[in-house]
Amino acid sequence: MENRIQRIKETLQGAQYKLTPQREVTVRVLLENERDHLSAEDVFLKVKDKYPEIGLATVYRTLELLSELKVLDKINFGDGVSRYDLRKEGAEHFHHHLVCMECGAVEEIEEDLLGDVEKIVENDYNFKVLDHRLTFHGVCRDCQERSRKK
Amino acid sequence: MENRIQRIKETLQGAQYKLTPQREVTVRVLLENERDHLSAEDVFLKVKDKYPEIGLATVYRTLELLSELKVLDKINFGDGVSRYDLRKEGAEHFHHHLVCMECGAVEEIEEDLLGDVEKIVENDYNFKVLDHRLTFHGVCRDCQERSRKK
DNA sequence: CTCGCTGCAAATTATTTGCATAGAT
DNA sequence: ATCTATGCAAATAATTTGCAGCGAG
Repeated sequence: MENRIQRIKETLQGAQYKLTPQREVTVRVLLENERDHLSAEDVFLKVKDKYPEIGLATVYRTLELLSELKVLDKINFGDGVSRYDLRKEGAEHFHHHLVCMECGAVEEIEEDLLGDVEKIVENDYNFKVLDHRLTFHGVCRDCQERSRKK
Repeated sequence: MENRIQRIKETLQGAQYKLTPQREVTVRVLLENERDHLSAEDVFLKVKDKYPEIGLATVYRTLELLSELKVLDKINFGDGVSRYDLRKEGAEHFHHHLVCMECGAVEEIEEDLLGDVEKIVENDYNFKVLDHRLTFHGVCRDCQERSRKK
């Protein structure tokens, strides 16, 4: 945990930004909720517990900044809000998501499944791939079992 | 063109909805701009040329309705707006996109490249895949050539 | 002292909703 | 007549911005 914060601090400083207390608390909340895909509002509420004076705009500005620095990915599952997802250390690519259409749960896939597909895109379409976003919509294990029981 | 409208009319009627003049004009605009990924506002402005009395809310409602009926897919490229994309006739899945990070161009890939990947997700993650969204971010052919010339 | 960073409030943007009316069957 | 669909305006929701003050170097 501390070393990841340290790494993020260095990323900020490398781009002439400071790790202010507000930014640090925000980063801690993101690290502590790494598996959830928090919206700006979600982050704000959690940050507020630890640092009540913070303003929503600061959280937005921090999330925006961290996205630019590729510490976070800003994602959008189609409900009206942006969500923020920490990149894994050293992850070249964005990870994939499985969104359950029944219960709304979001699972992550770390494994990079797109190696072959990217080659096809690069060769057949002459498109230089720098990143990708892949989301599957369907029914998660739990909901499949639940409907089997009925 | 006319036959696609006819097909969409049947889809609407199959779900107890009518193809009103407003809806028809909206569908025509979508068909005429099939390659472009229009926002609701974009659609509204184009529809207004042909049917000036229409209200923005009607366009939103029509787009929403057509999305529910799977005639359209609502997509989000990360700028703040939703965009709408006609499904190809009989396409089981959403098509893929190549978004150029330099010029912003969006290219489509019809080919379904994810067959194998879906099998892995279904087997290894016990997730029943119903649809997917895949977007590659990178540099399109034109921008690659442009930077080569510099 | 300077300058980036913050909090607050106001502004902006996208989208949705309430409601009275028009239109089709 | 009934009931859906529409246009308009107002409401809501998410995000951004202007600005005065704070705080570290």
